[in-house]
Amino acid sequence: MRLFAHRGYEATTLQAVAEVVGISKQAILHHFRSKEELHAAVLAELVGHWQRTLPQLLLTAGATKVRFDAVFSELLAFFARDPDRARIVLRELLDRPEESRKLLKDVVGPWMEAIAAYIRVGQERGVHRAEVDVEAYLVQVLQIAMAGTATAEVTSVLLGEGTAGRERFAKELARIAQASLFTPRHANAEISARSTHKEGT
Amino acid sequence: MRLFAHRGYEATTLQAVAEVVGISKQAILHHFRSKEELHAAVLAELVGHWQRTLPQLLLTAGATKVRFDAVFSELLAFFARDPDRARIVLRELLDRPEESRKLLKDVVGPWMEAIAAYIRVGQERGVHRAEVDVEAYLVQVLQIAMAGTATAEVTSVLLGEGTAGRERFAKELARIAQASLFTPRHANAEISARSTHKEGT
DNA sequence: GATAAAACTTACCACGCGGTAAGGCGCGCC
DNA sequence: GGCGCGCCTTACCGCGTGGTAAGTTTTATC
Repeated sequence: MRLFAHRGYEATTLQAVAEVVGISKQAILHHFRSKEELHAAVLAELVGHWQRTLPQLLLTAGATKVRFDAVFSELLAFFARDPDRARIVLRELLDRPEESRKLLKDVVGPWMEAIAAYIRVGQERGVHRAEVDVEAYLVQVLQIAMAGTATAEVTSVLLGEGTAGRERFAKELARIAQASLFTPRHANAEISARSTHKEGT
Repeated sequence: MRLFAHRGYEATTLQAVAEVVGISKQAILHHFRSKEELHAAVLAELVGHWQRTLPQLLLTAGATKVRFDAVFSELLAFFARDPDRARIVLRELLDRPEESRKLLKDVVGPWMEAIAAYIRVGQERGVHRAEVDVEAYLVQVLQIAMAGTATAEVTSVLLGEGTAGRERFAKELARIAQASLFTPRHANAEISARSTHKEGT
């Protein structure tokens, strides 16, 4: 996974994988009938992990805003914990559009609809802005969490190296996601509630 | 460029390029000393086009909000006009982090600082939210415009095929970018000003 | 402790890749 | 009108790739 994520499928040779793992190339071909199958297994493992993690992530108890915070930061942490996840998914989207479409439709689609429904309730209650195109919003947030993490190593040249840059990235992304979702009153309440932690506006 | 963008550097063979172009593989190697040099030329062409386009894009006259709209939609259009631009840049970020850092620092950095300064003026005037981390904000917006365009073919499975999906994507991105940048009053003014075009809230 | 299956190695192969060498061809120029 | 020089082709090459075949070691099982 590390190699596929960093160099891409084509640029990753079985030989290189073997060396990293510490066995021979043919040992790999013993466990996986082909390079393609190995790649599929890596992807399946990733999707599996996701599907095991996501439910409990979404079911974390708490009030509306707290839950938003929890889910959102957990989503970001999921990618940040291992940026290769973001990289490999992004590569997959670029390299195999057709297969990705199916995967997106089948595994992301349902979850997105669930969260979308949740947001729509908030819209009716006036907590979330009425103008939000819920699905589009979710796609964007998901996408920037992913792409942002995948390219963090590079964009750090603009935002600062190490944790400092990542912190800025994460914080601003959270701010954007909130500011564009919650109605001004709620958003302000949220922001002032947060800033008391450090700055105390 | 089309091939590099779609399949990536490694997966693109000189033979394939030759067939598309309609000449022999060696004819390519006559004009470019190596595959690597061809790739560099493609990238240089892209960067050149960008640097030729960007200035006049940013100098489009108009008031604050109108200018934001113009610049923003033009940025999106730049990628949407040819999604391969977004794809190839994204691939470059993934495939060659080191080289990308330099490029980002040298060609994107200055422009970003210029726009950032502009936004900061808006912050002092109260038009733009004070909490915005300007550089981080710009990176996010740029990133999602790029990643969104690059993966539009795939995410269309969630947002709808063809122009409909792209329209939703573009509209929501614009909304997010505005809602999270402008102070609520200004944002609302902006939104209601726009909606008169079609809906008349 | 025999046996069988799983895990792995050694040896090998065809193929397609990027790249080199050398020659032909046509066009402009004095 | 020949001469040089880009432009492109044909022929060829070494190399590393993913993959196969067959043999060897390790492990589990009773």
